[in-house]
Amino acid sequence: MSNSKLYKGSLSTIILKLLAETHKMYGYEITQKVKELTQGELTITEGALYPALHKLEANGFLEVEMQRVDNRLRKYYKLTQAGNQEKVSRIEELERFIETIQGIVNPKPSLG
Amino acid sequence: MSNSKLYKGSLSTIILKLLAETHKMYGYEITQKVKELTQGELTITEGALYPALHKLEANGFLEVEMQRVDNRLRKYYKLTQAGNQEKVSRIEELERFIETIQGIVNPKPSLG
DNA sequence: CAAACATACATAATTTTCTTATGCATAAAA
DNA sequence: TTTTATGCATAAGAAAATTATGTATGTTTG
Repeated sequence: MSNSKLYKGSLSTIILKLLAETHKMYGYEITQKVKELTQGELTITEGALYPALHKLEANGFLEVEMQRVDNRLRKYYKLTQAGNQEKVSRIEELERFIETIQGIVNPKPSLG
Repeated sequence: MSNSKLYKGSLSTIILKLLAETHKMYGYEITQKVKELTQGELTITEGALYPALHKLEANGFLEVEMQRVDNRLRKYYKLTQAGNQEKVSRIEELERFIETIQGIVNPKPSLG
């Protein structure tokens, strides 16, 4: 992840979310999808992406299926059941974080 | 920062924001304020806080004033002018991040 | 009165998650 | 033929946390 800038920890949540929607994606496709969805705001670097995918797989959240397309190799990933559960809790966590930090950065004036 | 969980990179933004509101705070006070504002959701650990304060100070964003209260030493921090500017751009960055990631996690269904 | 908890600072070792740089390979475009 | 795009991968290093300590004073509590 790069460029716009911060907040390490969100990449694997993004991956899980995209895979929950699209069922099956390969690495390069994920980078392009994120660029598209964010209008170039977020650029997933390969050095961040591939280790993240490998870790999610090692944790049993993703499973892999190789496919050769136009004489190029693709590694398709999809969510396991555990991965789907993980996605749910990661998204909740992210939304809780956003609420929490907005409570600091945009505090609602107290009632009264 | 701990507990609820993630998103490294937001701590110094939080510090800058709190100091912009309260003008002058010491470390322990910041941890308590964050606990209070987030109803315990966010706990700033000392191992994260003090290095972050030192770095902000080294970068010229904070200035320090020591004070002895009840025979205990406090290090009060306040924003410099550069720190106030930095606060503005960090907050903008944070809000851009939140919009960006919500575009992924809560995509608006395309029109039509 | 002793132990626990709260206040107040600090740092060191380690871990997690990135960036940056590099490498390999195929294919299309300039 | 060099650059760009597609597609994977890893290694070195940096940044920002966690976890574990350490020091010191003051208050509460069993």
